Amino acid sequence: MTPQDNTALPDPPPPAPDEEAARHASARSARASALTEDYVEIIADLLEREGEARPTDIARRLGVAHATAIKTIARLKRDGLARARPYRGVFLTDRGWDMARKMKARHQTVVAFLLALGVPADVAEVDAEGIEHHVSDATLAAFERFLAHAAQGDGR
Amino acid sequence: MTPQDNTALPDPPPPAPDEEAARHASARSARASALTEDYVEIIADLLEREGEARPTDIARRLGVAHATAIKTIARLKRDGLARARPYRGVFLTDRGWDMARKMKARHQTVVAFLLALGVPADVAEVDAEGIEHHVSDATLAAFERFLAHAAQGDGR
DNA sequence: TGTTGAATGTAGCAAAGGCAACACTTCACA
DNA sequence: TGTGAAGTGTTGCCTTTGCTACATTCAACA
Ligand SMILES: [Mn+2]
Ligand SMILES: [Mn+2]
Ligand SMILES: [Mn+2]
Ligand SMILES: [Mn+2]
Repeated sequence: MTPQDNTALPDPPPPAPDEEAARHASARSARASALTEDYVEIIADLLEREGEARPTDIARRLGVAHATAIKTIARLKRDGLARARPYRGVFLTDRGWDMARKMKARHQTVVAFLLALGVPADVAEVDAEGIEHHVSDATLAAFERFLAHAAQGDGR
Repeated sequence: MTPQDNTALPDPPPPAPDEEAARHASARSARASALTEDYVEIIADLLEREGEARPTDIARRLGVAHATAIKTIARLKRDGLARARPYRGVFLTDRGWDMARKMKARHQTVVAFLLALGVPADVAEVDAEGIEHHVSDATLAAFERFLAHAAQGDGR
């Protein structure tokens, strides 16, 4: 009902309609990839740590029902990111491993970055789990720059 | 196929299963709210700038078909965030305005923060559109702290 | 005052991502 | 060597978020 506070801010310029639509389209697309990226990241971690990635373990780590995980794994196969045969566990293709490496690096960088900013560890982990999927290469580079800077300047 | 680079990193501890599932559940829930938040933010902006928020304008700014926007608006109504009567435009409830104010502030802070980090403006806008929905209060506060710091220390 | 183009609304379709319930395989071990 | 529990897969259902195609309403203006 009541419009807003409006405490004399410069008020950013009106959005250029095309660009705003493109921005939202990018965000939608990143949102759509987020689930896939989390699955691949978790499968890689299970394979490295346990030697195998079973649907139930994947589901447990994501907090979803195993039927849901199995359906998503089918999509990973369809999209050429994973291979799996009945009752034989899940494996990643080369493309899957590429994505997994990328996401692991991103995840670690985003968490380290938030920690360096003074965000509490548990909050940093939660936020990073979502933020990691929306961080472009340029922004990731900026995070790394900041971390390098902080590491070097910390004995100042 | 090939596991990974593994250039002698400390390797973070194995995830505590319950906490990881909870983290992913939080991220899923934030993802689900993201669309709603963008709609409300855009409706508020249209109401403030133009005095009215028409389905077609909302759809254009999001880059979706008008039918899609109308269906989502119905959900906003169902959820007590908006009011609308046929052919009469869309309005926000008090709860809708609360959310809109929150998201506008978040959006501005995230963009300003990325810019301060040295991220190019166009990239900052795109990334912020997704990141804003995954930034907790604690992280937002850290961003603001950083901005205050940067502003003050910049004449050094 | 009629016409007509833009805006709005509706219907039907599809894919993604959830769930619970049920059926089938495996495999450890009694 | 059976067998039963754990893991796996299947089915049917739901909601969300998109789309296109079509129907209706509104309003400007000829
Ligand atoms: Mn994630
Ligand atoms: Mn992650
Ligand atoms: Mn957004
Ligand atoms: Mn926004």
